Amino acid sequence: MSTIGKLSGVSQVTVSRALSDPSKVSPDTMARIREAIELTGFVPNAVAGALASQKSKLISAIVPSITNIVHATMVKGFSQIMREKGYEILLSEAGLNAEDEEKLVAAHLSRRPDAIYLTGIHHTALTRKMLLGADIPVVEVWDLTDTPIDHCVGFSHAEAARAVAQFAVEGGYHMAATVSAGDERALRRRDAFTQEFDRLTGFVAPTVTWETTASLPGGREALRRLLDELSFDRGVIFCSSDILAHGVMIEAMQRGLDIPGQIAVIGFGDQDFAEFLEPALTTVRVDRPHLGRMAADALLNRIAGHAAERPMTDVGYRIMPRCTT
Amino acid sequence: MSTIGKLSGVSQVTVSRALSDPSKVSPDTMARIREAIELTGFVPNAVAGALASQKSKLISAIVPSITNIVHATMVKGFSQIMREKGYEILLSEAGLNAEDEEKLVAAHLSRRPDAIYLTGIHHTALTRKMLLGADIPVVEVWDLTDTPIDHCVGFSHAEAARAVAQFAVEGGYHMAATVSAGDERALRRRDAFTQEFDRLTGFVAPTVTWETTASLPGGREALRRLLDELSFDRGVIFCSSDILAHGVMIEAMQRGLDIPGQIAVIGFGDQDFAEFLEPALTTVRVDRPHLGRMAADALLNRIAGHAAERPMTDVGYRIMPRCTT
DNA sequence: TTGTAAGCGTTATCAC
DNA sequence: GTGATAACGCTTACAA
Repeated sequence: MSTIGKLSGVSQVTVSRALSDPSKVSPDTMARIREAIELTGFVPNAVAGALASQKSKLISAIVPSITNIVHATMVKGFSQIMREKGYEILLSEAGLNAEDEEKLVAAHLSRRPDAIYLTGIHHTALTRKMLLGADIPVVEVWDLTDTPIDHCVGFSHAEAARAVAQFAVEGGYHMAATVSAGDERALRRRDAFTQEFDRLTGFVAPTVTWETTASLPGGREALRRLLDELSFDRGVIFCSSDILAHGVMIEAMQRGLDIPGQIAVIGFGDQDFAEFLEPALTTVRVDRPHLGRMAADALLNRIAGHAAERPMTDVGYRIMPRCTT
Repeated sequence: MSTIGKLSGVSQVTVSRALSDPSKVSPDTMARIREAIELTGFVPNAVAGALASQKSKLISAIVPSITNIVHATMVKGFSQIMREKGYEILLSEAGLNAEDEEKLVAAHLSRRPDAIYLTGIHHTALTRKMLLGADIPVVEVWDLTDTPIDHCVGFSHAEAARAVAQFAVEGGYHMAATVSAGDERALRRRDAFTQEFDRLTGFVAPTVTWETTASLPGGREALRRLLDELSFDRGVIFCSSDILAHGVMIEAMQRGLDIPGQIAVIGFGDQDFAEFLEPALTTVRVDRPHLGRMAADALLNRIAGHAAERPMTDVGYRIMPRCTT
């Protein structure tokens, strides 16, 4: 900035002003400053700016996995809003382990983000302590709790799963099974579905649960086990994700089973492809881009100094009845 | 740090040393410093550190879309290596527009990243100029050129597509079609395939090309057009992505067409699901996590001061013959 | 409209 | 092994 100042015959501060608020500088000097910037290819140093102003215009975001479409879609909606407001996103993957998340939170906090986006509502005690100490807005997404660190945006996984059970029973199914990934939220949905289905029908749904992440072959293998080992032979299968449901469908079709005649399938997530499978997949929609945007709004509000009115935003869910049930 | 120093009876500088290199400090003071840190919940300010040391331990990454699994997977491999080495990733989406990318590059550069990861080899003149001016290592991924800004890691899209054409012809197909997304690299593959197929058989493959991003319904609609409007009725269809290929398969099956008997399908990308579709999808594999890791290695090498030996790393591709051909 | 001066919280360079 | 002191490149009063 000093160099630019010299070249345009003003002081360093004037250059700073010109860049942060052109209206504070005469059109004349502004022009000369622009020229000098053009000439030298000067790029302002945001690191120094952040240190001086105590505002980094940086948002920290921590997700379980960036290749998981569920989280990628939320972050996408989130970043779009944030970018419009001049914020950049520091993004890291924490996996499903709260201790790993803790390390990342510490690393991110050292860069003094203006706010932080966390996935889920389960964090270590130290994570909470650091966050509280950092005194910045925090949003927890994809789940709900009465006691968020600051604010949470999500929906009730248990309630959604119970609604699915009711939907299934109303659809005339007396038998059910579940196929689930091993993460805590998927398990919560699985258990809520099983309980509710049991309550309504007296039938206890068998389950195949994977430790690993959801995948197409996982879904195929799950149906094999359900059929061959757990003597499940007809009814509805509630899967913890659309991709698992898709695997179940492929395996069923390959075995010549009729969907939904013999095997009915319900997914979770309403990914892009769900509606266009053959038959179209019945699933549960959560508007993830919208959820991400709500998370951004919540943070922006808090950054602007407004206290959170409510500690949570429930974005709800919606069962999408299609052709697999 | 001054506070920690006071609490542990040393100066601020000693605290700095203790944190950056414990061996430079007596075990005794180290212990007291640790204690004080624990007590106060002190989190070092990396912004100030970056300003003083001129090293941010930040890597800038710019991708077309974070929800695009192709790029997400590469970035995942890339970040894994980078994180191990203590770097954090500043990630932004640029879409497919070089001007938007230019703005992002400027914004990222102002945060003084230690290196930058770019997608593709086409950038604006100003982007190149800024990058050169920033004097940091740059890696361009997912494509190859003899004149990278600094280093590129990718494969030849044209060569891969020609190999697919040869594979198809060797497989006995005399007729072909293409289904393609509208991005520059997909078009390059489409055209290379068409040319090579023409050269080998004299048959000019009709095409359905989408402006929009690849999707399942896009693939279904494409097959409809090929069949109903472009009087394509048998042969092999080369798709610019596995998801498009999947759409083609679903539409074909729904119409009762035999795969690969009447309609053969070749995808691109070898996504997780490709192998487990029914029938399993023939496609082209590019080892994306590996590509990302190579990109990280290249950058790390350059950061360590080594000049790039070669301007590019070709990670190659591999045709995966499965059951749709 | 512009300039001066202080300070942001570190690291780097010497000295002891 | 430890400490003073000077950067690092900005922003924010305050003054002119």
